[in-house]
Amino acid sequence: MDFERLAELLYPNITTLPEDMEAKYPPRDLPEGAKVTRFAPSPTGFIHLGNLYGALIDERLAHQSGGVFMLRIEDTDAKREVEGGVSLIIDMLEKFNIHFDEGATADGDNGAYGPYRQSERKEIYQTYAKQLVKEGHAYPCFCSPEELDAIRAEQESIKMTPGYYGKWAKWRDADLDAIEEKLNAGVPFVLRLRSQGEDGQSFKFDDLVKGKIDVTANFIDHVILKSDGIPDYHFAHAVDDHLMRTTHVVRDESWLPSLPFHIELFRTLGFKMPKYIHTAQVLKLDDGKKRKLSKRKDPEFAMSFFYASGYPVLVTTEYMMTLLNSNFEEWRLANPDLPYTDFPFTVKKMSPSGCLFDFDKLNDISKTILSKLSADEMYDASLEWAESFAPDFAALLSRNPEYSKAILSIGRGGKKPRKDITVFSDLPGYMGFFFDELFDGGEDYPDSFDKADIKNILGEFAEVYSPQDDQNQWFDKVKTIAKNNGFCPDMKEYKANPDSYKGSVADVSMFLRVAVTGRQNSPDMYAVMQILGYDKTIKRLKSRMETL
RNA sequence: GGCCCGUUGGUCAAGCGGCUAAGACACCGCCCUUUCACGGCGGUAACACGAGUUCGAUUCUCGUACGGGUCACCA
Repeated sequence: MDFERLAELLYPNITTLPEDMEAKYPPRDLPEGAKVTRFAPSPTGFIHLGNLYGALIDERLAHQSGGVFMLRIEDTDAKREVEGGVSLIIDMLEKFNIHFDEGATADGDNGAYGPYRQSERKEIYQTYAKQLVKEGHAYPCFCSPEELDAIRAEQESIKMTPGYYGKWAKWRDADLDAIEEKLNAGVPFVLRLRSQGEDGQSFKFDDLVKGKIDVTANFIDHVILKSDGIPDYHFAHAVDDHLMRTTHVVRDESWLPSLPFHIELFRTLGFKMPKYIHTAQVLKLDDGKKRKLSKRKDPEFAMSFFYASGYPVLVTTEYMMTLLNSNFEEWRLANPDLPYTDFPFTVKKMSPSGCLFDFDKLNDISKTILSKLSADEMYDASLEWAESFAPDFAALLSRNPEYSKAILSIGRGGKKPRKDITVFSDLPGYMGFFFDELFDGGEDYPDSFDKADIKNILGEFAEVYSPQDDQNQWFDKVKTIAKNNGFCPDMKEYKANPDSYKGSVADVSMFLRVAVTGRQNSPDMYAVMQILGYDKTIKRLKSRMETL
């Protein structure tokens, strides 16, 4: 077989050589130990938690080592392309503090190793493809999809490994005349790698997370260029990560089964292999079964969804860090106020086994992060969220910023701040009663109390309430009213003799709380009344009395 | 089904041949407390199973079981 001739027949327009590419994309001049990583999504515009998980590893590895973090767009499949997808991806990752040093931008490229959209790299791929043909390592295949289906069906019926190999690989050893005939007839073809592997061969491969893994040699003549001349993932991966001088390939462990083919590609192309980090997956429980997160089935794991739900941006990152490095939580406890980027992230601490996503844990992290914000920070962050996702509430918040900040400052600051807000979307429910527009009168009193008692207590309090009182004076009044109405003012005494009283000062407080806030649970009543103001407080007490 | 990966409490996990097998979240109880939240103290709860190596296995080896992934001109 005249492979030179075949190569010219197949790719007459390709005049570049691998050497040209090597010269154009030389090894990077980086300090020892600097890692070059890449995030390589298809341009669906959709970023979910699994993507953030991987991107965070890439980003940390690169930026912690003084390396380079790239964005490469894997748009070899037009079906996945979404209008504006690239900028959606970039914007969303920006929100989550993932910044690229190099790579695709919304409408172009930034860096010397581009283009960073695979659809623009056709000539590069074909340069290497042509070389493989010349060397006898690749050949055209003219089988139609129907033929391939038929082959697979037959293989399955006789329980053989499905795939294009051995005697099933009908074009592997076709002669030049037959190929030329198809070519002249204009029959489309794909380019396949002529695998040198044999069924049954196996060897060890070192993965940075999984450790020594067993690899079964590839022996299938996989497609490397599709009939449109564009590569599939595998070939593009080998060529791109070689030429872009990627040092560490971070990807989901579902790529493990195709690793043998990638190894063969790198060897055949004469490329040095990067290090591989096959990450365990984040799973969810679906109907009692674990499964990996799915873009299609699990919209609640879209980063845009976390954002819209009102999780502060840092929360998902912090949670991913706890999943990624088991010692992160310990570090966080010891360094509650350092940015997560100060944490020494290591691949060694990554777990090889998958984990279930835990909303309880996420929520706990979120509460803690929100509890540490100052009232001003909380106000700004809440307003920013509300402006996008709850405009009516945003209008209330911003109508009187000082009022809103006063509300948000209750129980904030100090050593033991309140932790009762999980997400910004809790806010309308949490503080809505401060706004007449959202105050609906509230819940009923428990039946166990006499309505006349409640009415008296509310009335007496309205008589004596003064905003000038300090907290102690205020509470003394409450206690006095309790006593006057047969409720025990002292909790210890009440607990000792509950039957001697109609109730306790706690119940009296509850009467006031329900009248003023509409609920049995609220932040500190004294503070609430101070902020709400004398007029509104009295008005609510009075209107409540009318219902009793 | 073939191949690959995984398996310590409900969840995330520490452990790296000898430990009363950490910690966090969740749950339960007590304390603090005018409610809630916070905080403090305490509690329930785990090495999938079977062989082997060893004086000794959670830890090493091999099976089994279970879970997950993957078998495209998709990534």
